[in-house]
Amino acid sequence: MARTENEDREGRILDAAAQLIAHFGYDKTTVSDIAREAGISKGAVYLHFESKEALFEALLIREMMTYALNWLALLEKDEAGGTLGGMYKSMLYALSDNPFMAALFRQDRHILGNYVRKPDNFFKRFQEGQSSSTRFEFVHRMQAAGALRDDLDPQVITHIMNMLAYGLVSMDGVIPAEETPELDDLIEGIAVMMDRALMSPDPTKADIGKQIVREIVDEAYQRYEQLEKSEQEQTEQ
Amino acid sequence: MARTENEDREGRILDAAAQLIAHFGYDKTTVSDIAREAGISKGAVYLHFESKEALFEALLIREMMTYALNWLALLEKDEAGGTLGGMYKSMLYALSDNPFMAALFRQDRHILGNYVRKPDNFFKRFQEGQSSSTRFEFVHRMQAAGALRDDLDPQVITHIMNMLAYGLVSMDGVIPAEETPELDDLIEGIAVMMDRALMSPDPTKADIGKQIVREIVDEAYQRYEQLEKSEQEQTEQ
DNA sequence: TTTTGACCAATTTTGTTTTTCTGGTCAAAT
DNA sequence: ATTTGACCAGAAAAACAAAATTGGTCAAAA
Repeated sequence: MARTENEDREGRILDAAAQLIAHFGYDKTTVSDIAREAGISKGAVYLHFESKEALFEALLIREMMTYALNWLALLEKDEAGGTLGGMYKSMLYALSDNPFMAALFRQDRHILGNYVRKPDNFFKRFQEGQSSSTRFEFVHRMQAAGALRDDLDPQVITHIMNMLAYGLVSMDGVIPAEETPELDDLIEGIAVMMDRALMSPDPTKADIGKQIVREIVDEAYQRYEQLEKSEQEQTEQ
Repeated sequence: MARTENEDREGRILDAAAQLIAHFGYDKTTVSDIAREAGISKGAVYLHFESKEALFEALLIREMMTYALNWLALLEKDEAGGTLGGMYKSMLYALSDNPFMAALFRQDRHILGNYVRKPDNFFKRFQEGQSSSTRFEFVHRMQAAGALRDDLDPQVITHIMNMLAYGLVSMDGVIPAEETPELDDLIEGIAVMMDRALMSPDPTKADIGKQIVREIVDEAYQRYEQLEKSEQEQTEQ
C-alpha cells in the first residue's frame, strides 16, 4: 500500500484530477478522463481510490495541505509577516493561488458540482466553520497577546477578513477588468490597510503574529492527522 | 399621462412588483401576479408600462433613486459623515437596505432571471461601471482634496470598497450565522477601519467628504435626467 | 374615457420514451 | 502480483410530444 511508485502514481492521478476538475468541474470530469490524463487505465484509478467521491476528497485534502503549507512558507519568507496584515496577506496569496480552496470558499457549484450534495462530505465539514474559525482564532489570540488594538470586536475583524477573501475569489466579472487592480497591488493594499487600522502601536508586538500562525497551522495539522486516522479506522472496519 | 391618481397607481404597481420580484424573482413573477397584488387588472398594468421588461426597468430605476437618496439622507444625518468611512458607511447601509441594488451588484440570477439576457438592459449598463466608478470618483476627489492619504492607489482603495460591499450582499450562507456579526456592528467596524487606515491626519479636512458626495450624487442625478429624456424621445418616435 | 378580463400566439413546463454516458467491477492479459 | 479495458446496471442527457402558462392585445363593460 505504501510503495513509492504507487504513491507517485497516486499523486499523478490527483494532478490529473485537479487539472480536469478545475476546468470542467466535478460532474463533467469522468474517472476515465482522469485515468487517461494520468496515463493509466480506469481500473488502476480504483486501485488507489475507493470511488470518485473518495478521490475528490483526497484531492481536496491535498489541496488544503498545499494551501496551508504555502501560506506558512509565504509567511516565513516575509520579513514583516508577524503583523496581522502580513499574516493575512500570505493567506490571500495562498488562497488565490489554490483553485480548490477558492472554490470551496466561494461554494462554486460549477467546480464542486454534485459533490456538495453528498452526505457528510468535505465541503460541508469545511463550511461548518472549520476554516473561517481559524481566522477568528488568530485575531482573538493576537488581541490577547496585545499585538492588536482591542477596541474592535474580533468577530467583526474576522468577518471583514472573510468578506475580503470572499471578494478576492468571487468577484470575477462583477467589476470590469479595466477597473480591477493587479492582484499583487490589491493584496499589498489590503495588508497595509489592515495593519494601519488594527495593529497595536506597540512596536515590540510587531512580530508576535508569526508564532501564533505557526501554532494555529500546527493545531490544524494535528486535527488533520486525527481525522485521517479515524477515517482509516473507518475503512478498515 | 401625469395625473396624480395615475402616478400613485404607477407607484403601487411598482410596489407590488418589488415585493413579488424580490421574493420570487423576475421569471416567476407574472404580470397578472403584479396586477393582482396591486389590486388592478392586467390590462391596467399595460396602460402604465409598455412591457414587463419596461416595468422592471422602471422599478430598477426607482430603486436606484431611492437608494441614492437614502444614501444621501443617511450621510447628511451623520455628524461624521464627511470622512471616507462615514460616506462608505452610509452607502453600505443604503445598499443592504435595498434588495434590488444588492441584487444588481451581486448579479443575482434568481432575482434578475431572464432580464439579464435581454439586449441593452439596465443590468448591463449598470455593470459597465456606471456604479462602481462612482466610488472611484469619490476616492479620487477625496485624495485630490487632501482628505485622504495619497500613499495608496485609489483604484486599490476603490476595489477594496467593492469587495466589502460585494461581501456584504453576497455572503449569505457562506459563514455560519453564529460567526456572523450584527449588520450594524459590521458596518460601523468597516467605517472605523477605513477611516483609520485611509484618512489624512489633517483634521481640517475631516468634513470635505460630504460636499464631494453631494456633487457626485448630483451629477448622477443629472445623468439620470438626461437618460430619461433621451428614453422619452425614443418612445415618442 | 378608463378599465377590464377573455382571448391568442408563443413560450415554458411537464411527462414520457429513447439513447448515451459513467461509476464501478472483474476475468483475462501482462 | 499488477494492470487492463470490456462489460453492466443505473444515472444522466437528449428527443419528443402534450399540457399549462404567460406576455401582450383589444372589444366590450363600466
